Amino acid sequence: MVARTRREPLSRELVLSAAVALVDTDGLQALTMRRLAAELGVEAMSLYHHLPGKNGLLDGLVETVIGEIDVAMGHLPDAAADQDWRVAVRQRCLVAREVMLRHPWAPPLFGSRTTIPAGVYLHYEKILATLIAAGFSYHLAHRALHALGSMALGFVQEPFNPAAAADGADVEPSEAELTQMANVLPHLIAMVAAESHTDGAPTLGWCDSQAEFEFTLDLLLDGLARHLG
Amino acid sequence: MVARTRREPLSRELVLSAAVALVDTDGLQALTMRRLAAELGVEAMSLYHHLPGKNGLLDGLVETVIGEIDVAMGHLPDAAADQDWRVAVRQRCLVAREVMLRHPWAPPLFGSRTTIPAGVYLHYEKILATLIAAGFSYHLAHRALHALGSMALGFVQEPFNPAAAADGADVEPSEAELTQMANVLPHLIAMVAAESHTDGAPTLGWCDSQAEFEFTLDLLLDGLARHLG
DNA sequence: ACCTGAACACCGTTCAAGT
DNA sequence: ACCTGAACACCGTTCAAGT
Repeated sequence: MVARTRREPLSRELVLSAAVALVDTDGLQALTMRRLAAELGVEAMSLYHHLPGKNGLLDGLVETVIGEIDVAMGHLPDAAADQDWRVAVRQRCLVAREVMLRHPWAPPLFGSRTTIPAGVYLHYEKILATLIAAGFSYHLAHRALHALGSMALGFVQEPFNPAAAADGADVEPSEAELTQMANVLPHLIAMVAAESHTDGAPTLGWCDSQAEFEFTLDLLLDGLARHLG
Repeated sequence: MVARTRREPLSRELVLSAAVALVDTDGLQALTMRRLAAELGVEAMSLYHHLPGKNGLLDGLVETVIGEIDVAMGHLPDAAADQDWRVAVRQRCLVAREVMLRHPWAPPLFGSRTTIPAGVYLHYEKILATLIAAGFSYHLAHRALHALGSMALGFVQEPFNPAAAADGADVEPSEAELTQMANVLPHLIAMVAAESHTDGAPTLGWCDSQAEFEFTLDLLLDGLARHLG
């Protein structure tokens, strides 16, 4: 809206925060390379020096919103390590919800993207770490992550869209990326390892998403039955 | 893909089923008025005689997919009225999931639409009818609908997007539509009436969605705690 | 290194015109 | 009633050119 002062040069962060502001006020369909550039007092083509096209811009939007969750968590009193797991997980889900209420366009956008930004994995890693520390087995923790999925991000990851095969982009992380991920996502990597060579044949990727779905469904039905009677 | 025989004229149903087929095979971004018309052996402008533009086409897609749930339910052994509510609700959610797995593009599309097609209300009406018949209060049934939300449709209705104010389109159903809805959605109407004039001030529309969110979250955390202990 | 203007191949949609 | 062609105002993205 306000013309930029054109003092400092553009940067990825500057473009992304302008994009978030634009979408917050005018909706996703208003996000146009030309419109965003105009908002920044620049020509549309300039954006390509900081972002790899419209798709990269959308990926950046998702990344930015996910990042806000951890920013908001950091502002909280303090995540004492001796906290009850329920309190910790509950708090993180409520914070995530607050962020999504600020950006109601985000959950549907997440669902339509084919790549999953690193921030999503980090978010789940933190929940998982809490559960494991509280004595959850990897198996139960895995089911817990699926069950909490829509509460933790405001959208349902399943049906996990392994599309984009036509784009030539590999959905699978590379070997190098995997070893690098092990450092920052230790629990997630350990859980995948623990859950991978068990009995049943997984259907999509390494999870048996039908079983996860039914587990969550029964969790809810059990809870409702208890409230009923 | 196959050129139509151009015997029978186009119709809304014909256009919609071609659109679903197109999106199933080539993805949502391949759905173009021009492309869809070509698929039907016709010019793009012809589609406007059967659908009110691209937005109407997307609404029709949502409507069609939701409709598949009831079609699939009809093919089931038989929904005997003396069934356990858990079995009945579980069955409907599993059928809905099957439909969404056939159309993985649908849940993100639902989330991005601003209008809610009638089929969605009908779907919830049927779940609600089952719960009320099983002795649920309107209050508990209301919470159950929110809790089952993402299981029943594969996406999260919340944060309920009351946008489209800029479009001039009214999100609220008209008075005439409301009285007509009472005939086909009796339980839903009764529930709204029962829940509307209770204590707390509702935040979005008539539900206190923060309370609903926390109820669902606690249902899941309670269930997980039980599995842990 | 960063930004630009013109151009290309697309969109959704209008409108007057055909049958 | 149903379909069409040309046109309009947009898209994202390329490319060679500027500084």
